[in-house]
Order: sequence, then structure tokens, then C-alpha cells
Amino acid sequence: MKEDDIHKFNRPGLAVDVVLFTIKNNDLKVGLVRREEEPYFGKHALPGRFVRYDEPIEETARMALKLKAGINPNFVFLEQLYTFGQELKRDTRIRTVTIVYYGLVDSSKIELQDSDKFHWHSVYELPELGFDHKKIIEYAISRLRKKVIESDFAFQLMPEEFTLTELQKAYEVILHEPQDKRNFRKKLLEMKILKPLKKKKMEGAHRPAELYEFRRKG
Amino acid sequence: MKEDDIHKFNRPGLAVDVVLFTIKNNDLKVGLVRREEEPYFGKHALPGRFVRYDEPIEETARMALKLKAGINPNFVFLEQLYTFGQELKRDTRIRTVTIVYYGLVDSSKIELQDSDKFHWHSVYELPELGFDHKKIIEYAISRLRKKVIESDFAFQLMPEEFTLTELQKAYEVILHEPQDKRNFRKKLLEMKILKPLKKKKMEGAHRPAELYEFRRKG
DNA sequence: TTTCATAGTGTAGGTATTACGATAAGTAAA
DNA sequence: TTTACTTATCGTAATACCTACACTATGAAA
Repeated sequence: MKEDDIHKFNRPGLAVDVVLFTIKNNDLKVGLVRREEEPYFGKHALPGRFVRYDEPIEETARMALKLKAGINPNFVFLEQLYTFGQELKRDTRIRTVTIVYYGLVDSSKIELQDSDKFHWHSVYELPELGFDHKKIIEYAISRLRKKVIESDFAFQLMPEEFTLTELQKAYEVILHEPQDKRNFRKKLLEMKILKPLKKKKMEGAHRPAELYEFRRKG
Repeated sequence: MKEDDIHKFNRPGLAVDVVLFTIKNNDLKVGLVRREEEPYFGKHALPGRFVRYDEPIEETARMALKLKAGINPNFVFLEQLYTFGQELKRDTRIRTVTIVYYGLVDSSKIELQDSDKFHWHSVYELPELGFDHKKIIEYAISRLRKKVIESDFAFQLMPEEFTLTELQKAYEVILHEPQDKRNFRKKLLEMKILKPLKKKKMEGAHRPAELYEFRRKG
């Protein structure tokens, strides 16, 4: 079919953007970069990158984190969110379709890597953003919440060992509402994804808490 | 950043494929085309198309239905499923990333358009398929089921006016398991998305059924 | 008027979810 | 060493939700 001769028409640009979440200071944060080129020069934006010809798309996402945000992508859990390609004028340079991933990372693993081109911002106080990235972040938050409610997602944000109270705090930050302590523990323990370590966390003048780790499937 | 000079590297191909569902003969069907070019010449495949430079991606999906399947896309409800772009060798011609949509259509609206290049196949007896389309269809089915359970999705497969029994049949075909009549009716009526018409469907030697239509939001 | 086929309806039992407050185990201060 | 303080841990009762289940209603056809 001539109709489909792929060499005869101009291909749209294909990019990947990453909405990277972490929890810091009891707040849900998203990682943003400052753009160093047009369009939206100087504005905040999601770390992103054009997909190279020989690059699997998740690899593009990881490279964006590494090169644009200075983050070691090995510590980042990624999941594909949605592909935005309805608006023809999203990017002023060429027509671009962007595959958006969202990622979760334990902030302690990348503490050092805060730089002048990459910053964490509270999702509740977002700065002005380039492109349609604000809308994308809102969407990512709603998907994140849904996932957290119906799966074991939040572990990706936790350190190796954690207490139930710490885990509950993470859920509260993500869902942006308080959780009942007893019901929360009951629910999580029934999921059978927590493995109690025979250790306790001694900290402060109070009863020490049991430490758990995430029970990996398999 | 030179790194990102989008004109300096080769862009991957970007395509859209559509998993189009309908219900026919009490069976869940997916629409497949026969490929008329390499790769997979002569094999069955999902209707698809490369994204043109000035084409919103959902428009690409509709054009694929129109040109490859001979279906009037105005009657088709579409939702984006997932973007496949991990495998570099999916397509043997060029490296291709494909955005997959799934669609629902009331088969009565397109009855005529069954042609020699387009056919409906039971999702439970799929022929051999080109590319990774089998995997994609499986995934689309699981998403479809999930959506049907938690929303009012199935209406897209129904004609304008329908009885509760007909609607239940559609659910049963999609979920592939029988539904309890009373619980089904209770659930659907509680959703407040059904508008009873003051008509009855007279058909056969038995009590006639109440006709309903989908109550559009807003 | 009887038969046949599908339409239409309610309730009880079990399961899951929610709301809620008292005791336990450490540290620090008196 | 005793007491105060802080957070950890635990169970139950009330409610909402889901599931299973069987009979009566209404029309057409015989």
C-alpha cells in the first residue's frame, strides 16, 4: 500500500516525560527541571527527552532522569501513564507526541543529587510550568492515588526497612488525608506483603516500633 | 543543549493500532484486517496506521478504522490503552512505537461494512496474528473487563434503546461469566445511568420488556 | 382458557468497611 | 527507683455492601 509508505511522510517527534514523585518533609514532591532552551526557556518542566531511534522507551525515561535531573535511574520505579498527542502545538519546534511515565523513588537514595538544575517541588504548590505539564502532573497524582489504594505501590517510596507508622505516613502524604491507625495496620497485614524483621526501631523516649520489609513476590 | 537537537537524529516511526470490540452472536469479537504488505504479509493484524505529522493521535486511530477496516469511525468509542515501544524489532521495516487504542462499537451500526479485508473474530478463538498483536488483544480484554465492572462502559456497545436483559447479556459476554439477574438490575439501576423509556419491547410469546436508554451526563 | 416464555421483583446471611479508646514498652526527668 | 511522657500495638461493635436465591406478572400463541 502506497498509502503507508513510511518513508514518504514526515514523522512527528516522539518524546518521553517523567513525573517523578518522592516524599520529603512529610510532603509529596515532584521533580522538576529548569529549561535551558526554547520553548519555555527558564521555566520549570518535567524532565524529558526525545526518543532515540534505537532506544526502548523506558530507557528514554531513565536517560531523561539521568541527564536532565542528575538522578541515578536504578533506584527509580517507573510505570507508563499516558501518551499525549492530541494537541499539535504542544511544542513550538516540531509536532511532538509525548509518552509520560511516572516514577517513585525513596528520597533518601538520591538526597545528594539535588542540584541547581533539578529541584523537588510540593505537588500542592506547583510553580508555573512549561508545556501542558501542569495538567500532566495532576493526572499523574490521581493515578498514583488510585494505584496506592488498590495495590502495594507505596513501597517504592520507602527505604528497605520501615515501621508501620512510617508506612502510614507515606500513605497519608500521598492520599492527602489521615488514615485510621488500626484499620490501616489491619489492611496492610492482611495483604501479606509485609515481612516483620526481628528488629525494632529504637528512637526517642517511647515504645520502639517493629521493623518490616516489603515481601517481594515470588 | 546540543544533546537535544531534534533535527540531528533519526526519529522512530510512530503508529497507532486499534483493538476494536463488538458483540455479535452473543460473542465478544475483535476486528482484524489482513495485511497487504510486509512484514506479516497475508497474516491477520489489528488495523493500524502511522501517525502523520499533522494528525492528532486519536484521529490516526479513526483514520485507521476508516481506511483499513472500512468502518465509519463516528460510531466508535475510543480510549487509549497503552503505548508499546520497548521492543526495537516489533516492525521489521523501521523501529516503531505504537500507541494502542481500544474501541467499542454497536455491531448493528456497522453491519454492512464487513468486507474481505476486514473481519470480526471471536476473542476466544484468535487466528495467528502478526506483530505482538495477540498480546495486545489479551491486554485490551483485561482492561475492557475492568472498565466494564467499574463504570458504565458497556453502553458503547449497545443500540440506542435496549432492555435490561439485553444489557445483561452484553455484560455476560464481556465478562465471560453469568450475572445474577436481580443483583445486576439492582446495581445498574442504582447507578442512575438508565433512563426508562415509556415503551416496551414486544417480541415473542412472553411478557414484553421495558426499554431504556443511556442517560448522558450533563 | 391454557400453555409457554421471558420480565420483573425482595430478603436474609455473609462479608467487608468503618469508627472508636485502652494498654504496652521504652526513655527521660525527678 | 519511681513517675511522666511519647509513640506502638491491639479488638470489637455497628454499618454498609455483596451474594445467593424463587416466585409472580404479562403478553402471544395454541
